Parts: sequence; C-alpha cells; structure tokens
Amino acid sequence: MAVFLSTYVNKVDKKGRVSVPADFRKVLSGQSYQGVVVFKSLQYPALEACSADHMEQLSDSLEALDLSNEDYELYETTIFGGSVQVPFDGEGRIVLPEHLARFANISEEAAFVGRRKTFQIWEPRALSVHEDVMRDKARSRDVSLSKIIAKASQLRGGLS
Amino acid sequence: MAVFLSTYVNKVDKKGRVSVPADFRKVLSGQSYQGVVVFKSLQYPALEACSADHMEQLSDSLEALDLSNEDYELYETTIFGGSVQVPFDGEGRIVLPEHLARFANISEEAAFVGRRKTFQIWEPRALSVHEDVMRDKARSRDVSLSKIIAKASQLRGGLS
DNA sequence: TGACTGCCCATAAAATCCCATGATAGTCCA
DNA sequence: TGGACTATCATGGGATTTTATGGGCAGTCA
Repeated sequence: MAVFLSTYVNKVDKKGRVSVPADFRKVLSGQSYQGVVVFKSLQYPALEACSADHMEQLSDSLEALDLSNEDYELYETTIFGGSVQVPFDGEGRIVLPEHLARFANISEEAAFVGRRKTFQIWEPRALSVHEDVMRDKARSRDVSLSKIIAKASQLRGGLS
Repeated sequence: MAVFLSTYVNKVDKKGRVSVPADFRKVLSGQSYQGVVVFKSLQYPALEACSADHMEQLSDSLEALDLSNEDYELYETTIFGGSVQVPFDGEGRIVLPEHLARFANISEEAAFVGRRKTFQIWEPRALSVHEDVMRDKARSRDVSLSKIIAKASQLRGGLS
C-alpha cells in the first residue's frame, strides 16, 4: 500500500508554487483527480492534505456515521467549506491559496510531512518547534511508562 | 471533480450580478439546465443552492421517505415553494432575487461555500462569524480532522 | 416609461501551460 | 571499478488562457 512517508522541504517561488515531493505524487498517481485537497489543521498552525478520492471516502463515511444534525453540520462546514481542491501543474507543483498559506505562516519554504493516509504542510521552523515539543512529550511519557512497568514487574515477582 | 468544495468570495455589481466560482460552474457543466436552484437555509441566515438535477433527486427521495402529510407540506412550502431557478449569464454570473439577497443580507459581496452536493451563499462577515463558532465547537469537542479521516478509513476497510 | 432581462464585448489580474536549466542520483558498459 | 550517459527532479521564467468584473444596448413585461 502506498502511503505518505518522511519529510521534505521545498521552496515556494515568486508565483507561490511549491513542488509536491515526487514520492508523494507517486502515491497520488493512480487517482482520478490529479491534485490534492488541502485544509486547515484544527490543532496546529499547519495544513492537512489528502487525495480527492480519500476526501470522498470521508464524505461518504460521514453519512454512514449516523451523526446528529448538529455534528453533521459541524463537519460539513469545517471540512468541505474550509477545504480547497488544488491541482498539480505540469511539473507536479501546487499553488497554496493565500489564506491557507497565511494560516500556516508559509512564505519561503514549505515542509511536507507524510502521515500515511494524509500529509501535512508546515512552515519549516514551526515544524521543528512542533517536533521538539512532541519529542519531549513522548520522552516524558516513556519515563513514566517504564516506571509503571518496573513497578508492575516488582509486584509480579520481577521479569521472568 | 464532482463536488462543491472550498470557499470563494465574489463581488456583487450594480446590476446585482455575482460570478459563480468557476470551479462550481465546472461541477454544474454537465447539467441540462445551465443555472442553479436557490432557496433559504432553514438553519442560517444564508442561501442554499444546488443543481436543478439534484433538486429533483431531493424531491424524489422525499417522496420515498413516506413522510406524514404535515411534514410533506412543510418541505413543500419551505423548500420547493421558496426555491428559485436562477440562470447563468454568458459569463457564468447569476442575479440573486431581491428577497433572497435580503434574507441573507447580501449586498456588496457574496461568499460561496462548497458543501459537496450543494453550496451555500453567505454575506461574508456573517460567514466568518459562523465559521468561528463552528471551529470553537469542533475544538471544544476535540474533533480532529485526522481522527475523522482515520475513522472514515476504518469504516471502509482502509485504503488498499 | 422605466426597471429588468438577456445578450454582447472589453479589460486587468490571476491562474495555467509550456519550455529551459542545473543538480542529483542511478545505470550501464568497458 | 570508474567514468560517461541517462533519467528524474526541483526550480525558474515567459507566454497564453481563464476568470472576475465592468459597461453598453436592444427587447420585454408591467
């Protein structure tokens, strides 16, 4: 299964164009629509992107989820109203709509971060800050986890 | 590209004409009737719009629902009675009937918000207020788009 | 008459296409 | 094994096409 993996940093030119990493384009190459769907992340100052097909899957499963009217409205507005279909040019570049680029603070460079079914687009420095935070979080969680494991092992008479 | 996506803001000229975004027109281009059906939103101070074909589907599915007479009346009156067929001019513009424009408070500019099978037309500032509310709601419930997408993938057995 | 319709054309800005270049990596063959 | 040839890629710039937006003008309905 082709998934979006690893991180690439590409330049944004004067016209606002950025190359989508070739590896990412390969993942999308079988798709009917040659381009991506981009929308604002709800958690981070970054953009989320996926294939149009995946977006349709999402929309179909939204109907299947049996949501309350209010929730349905919520998704419909945040996702579909807020997302933009962005086509590739002949060289596999996209132009980020101005309001999306501004939201993620992207001007000179853009970092593409693979997240399996989707990928994110970050301003490179914001991404590195974010990664540090995540690493710290993971570290602290690891510590407490090993403590818990050690404790559990003691209670059960140690590791065998 | 079969669905209405993203948000566009266009100007209303002195004659009351607004360009329907080119991407939206492309979605409608295969249709027999070159124009849209517009009616008042039941929830918001905004207008709903879709293709004439989709309106017919809607009416068909209403009949299939086997509604009570009262409910049927309700829909007939609010949606079908209140809806207007609005044709494109040569440049892909429409003129919003005066009572509909007034209902949504549209005068200078109109925001077109894609909602897959339909789209909404808002007064831009009213829209941005509405979006803020929705966004806060989503955040407070810890709704994450990637979670939804992951959930959607699960339901459909993942990408293959 | 006069507002409104539907058509036509004009234009500036923006989006898109097309071709060029340098860099990198990968391959093939002696 | 090493060097030349090739393919791919990110990047840049110019040319072309779309698009949104504006205005004009003739028919029409009230």
